[in-house]
Amino acid sequence: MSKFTKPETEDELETRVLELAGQKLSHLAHQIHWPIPENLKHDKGWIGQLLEVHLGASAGNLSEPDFQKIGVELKTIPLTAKHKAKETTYVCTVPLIDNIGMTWENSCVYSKLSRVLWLPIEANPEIPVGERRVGRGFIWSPSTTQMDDLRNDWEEFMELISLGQVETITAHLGECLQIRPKAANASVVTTGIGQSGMRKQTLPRGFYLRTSFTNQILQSVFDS
DNA sequence: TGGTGATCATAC
DNA sequence: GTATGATCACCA
Repeated sequence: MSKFTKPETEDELETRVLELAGQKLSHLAHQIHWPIPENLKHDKGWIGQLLEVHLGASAGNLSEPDFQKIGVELKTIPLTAKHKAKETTYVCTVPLIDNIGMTWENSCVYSKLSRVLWLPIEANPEIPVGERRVGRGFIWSPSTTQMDDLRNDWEEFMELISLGQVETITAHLGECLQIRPKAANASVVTTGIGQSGMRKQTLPRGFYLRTSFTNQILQSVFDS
């Protein structure tokens, strides 16, 4: 099996992930002749895309799992100096219309999170991007409790959205999930449901996982 | 200083 | 605009 090709099994994927553990991003970038940005201000997806190439994830912007054949989604987790999740994790865009009859089991949040390869990466801003190291990744599925928590948040959000309350939702809502803007800038609009029940142009939003939730996942794997 | 709201690059 | 990949930047 050559590097950069699609893994055929979860075991093969895990083997490759372990080989990446401890490696510097500069090493991985040089192998595929990628320049290393000074900072990620203008290259926010750089690390994620670098790891996608190295693990043989499907390229492009297809709305399918990164590893289609084995149904696994790749998510990098930026870590602080204390090895805690530094940022929330984007899951998917929030459906603002045509969500009558939509259920948790057929939602995009459920399908994206059903099987995830978490890959922790050093993200302390004091460390130059190229010097940052890859952590030990692992494949995960939500526990029964985590699945219940996610579903509760999702159902609460979807009710508000279908009732035309999208614009009252802030990132403070939700125990493990939250809704925040997801757009190029604040002038981008998409169609949603207004307070009167009619269609209304509004800011596109996305579902994100709170850092407390991803930290809980990390702890269950690495701690005590 | 951490979380929320805003933003960046790129393909189509 | 939507989808992929996320981190930035500011304010409480």
